[in-house]
Amino acid sequence: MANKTIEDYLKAIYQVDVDQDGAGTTELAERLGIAPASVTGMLKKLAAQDLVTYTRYQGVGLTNAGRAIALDVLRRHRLAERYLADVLGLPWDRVHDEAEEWEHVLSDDVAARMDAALGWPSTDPHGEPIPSARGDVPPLADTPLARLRPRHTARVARVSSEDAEFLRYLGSMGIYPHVALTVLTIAPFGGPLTIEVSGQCHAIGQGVAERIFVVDISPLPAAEEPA
Amino acid sequence: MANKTIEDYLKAIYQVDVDQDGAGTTELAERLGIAPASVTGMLKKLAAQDLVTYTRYQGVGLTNAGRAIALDVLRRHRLAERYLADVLGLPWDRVHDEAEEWEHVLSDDVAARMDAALGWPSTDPHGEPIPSARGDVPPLADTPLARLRPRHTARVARVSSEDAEFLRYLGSMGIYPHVALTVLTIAPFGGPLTIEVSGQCHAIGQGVAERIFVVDISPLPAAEEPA
DNA sequence: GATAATTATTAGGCTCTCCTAAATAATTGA
DNA sequence: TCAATTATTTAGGAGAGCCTAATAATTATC
Ligand SMILES: [Mn+2]
Ligand SMILES: [Mn+2]
Ligand SMILES: [Mn+2]
Ligand SMILES: [Mn+2]
Repeated sequence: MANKTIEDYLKAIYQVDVDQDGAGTTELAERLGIAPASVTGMLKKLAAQDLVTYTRYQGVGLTNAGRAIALDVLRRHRLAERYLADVLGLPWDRVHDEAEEWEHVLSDDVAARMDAALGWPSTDPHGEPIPSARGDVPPLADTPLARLRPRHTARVARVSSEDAEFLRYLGSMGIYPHVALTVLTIAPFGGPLTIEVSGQCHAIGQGVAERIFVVDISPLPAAEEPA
Repeated sequence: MANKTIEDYLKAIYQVDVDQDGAGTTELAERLGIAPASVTGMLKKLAAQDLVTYTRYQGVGLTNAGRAIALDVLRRHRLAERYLADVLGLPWDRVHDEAEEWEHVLSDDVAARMDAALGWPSTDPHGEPIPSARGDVPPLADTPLARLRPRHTARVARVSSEDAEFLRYLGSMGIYPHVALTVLTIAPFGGPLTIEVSGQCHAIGQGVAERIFVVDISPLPAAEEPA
């Protein structure tokens, strides 16, 4: 298996070009907390090992070998998070930092045993899908809460953040995966949304609503909304 | 917390001068799989950080700070082993290698949660004592099987080895902590012992018997053995 | 389409941890 | 006691992974 540094690079590259197409040096550098110059050097090294396709000034992409490792790391990371949350009772805002280390340390066998002990979960505590041991990632079928229309009710599918404070904020409103919520109003010009979560109303910013992904479960209307 | 390299050095120093008094450069080098010259260099560094007392050609010892770290690493290692064995069902010959990595990765809180989830165990799967979070190690009250007299029955307390093949060999005879066994004969001149374990007899070498630590549970004789 | 701003790369260096080979100290034993 | 052996240290060096400062390529702006 690759070493910790390489695993973190490949995972970061994967994640950057999942949520914005194309991974730039600076973006990677920020995500990894490393100077851009250092990233350039490492990308050359990864390219030499055929884990990445890299052309100067053009950005990086994963090769199949690189993607396989990235997904494997992601799998371990999310399994570890699930494990820490479900078995050891760690709150969801603390599992990420721990898993960031565990992901480099779990053997295949241990990961498989954890998977089984958990009943082969499909997502981590934040709702992110856990890649299979074969490297399959179930396609996502969710939309940002920010795109939901007023009066629609949805179930939280996942929360796209690793920021502990942010997660605690959501937790304080009772927002977790599987929880149902209803959009009451959306202020114009990027203004806040008011939502109802388990009987309580809250106003949240657009930025927050962009990071909460939901699945609409509103009863189908008799006809489309009138135009 | 110290880094992985330093943690492994301190743990090795601790273990070397637990089971042979005084830690020599070469001994440490072997245990760590590193050239003696490299160990010398690192010892100077550890001494500069006051983790170790070191005088050229004299060997090393731990300072209180160094011992505290060593015991903490040992605690995590053994808790991890117990966890891997009890919760994930990993066989006792495979837990060591995994724990060798886990020990550097577990946070205080996670270690404490594992400890609680396991019911505050006092030993690892090999019978080695788990230091407390405060750094207390219960004193050992066991003797090598090799020192037991014929016709005495004893309970296995611990097995002092990290060698997987050796552990599997013991397992094949049913030798694990808590198991009772009886010494039948001891051949002279460092010859083999015959022992009975759960109804089965086995002949084992002196070397093997030196690594199995037991507590005598023979019924007290009416008088001392006649001289 | 020239210039300015942004983004990325190269150049040169640093720290860590390890190595081998050579030198020196300590120990052993004849 | 002195020579041989063994243990340990010093010297010199390598590779990983990171950094800052300087330079080059790309992209945006007028
Ligand atoms: Mn990581
Ligand atoms: Mn997660
Ligand atoms: Mn270790
Ligand atoms: Mn053990």
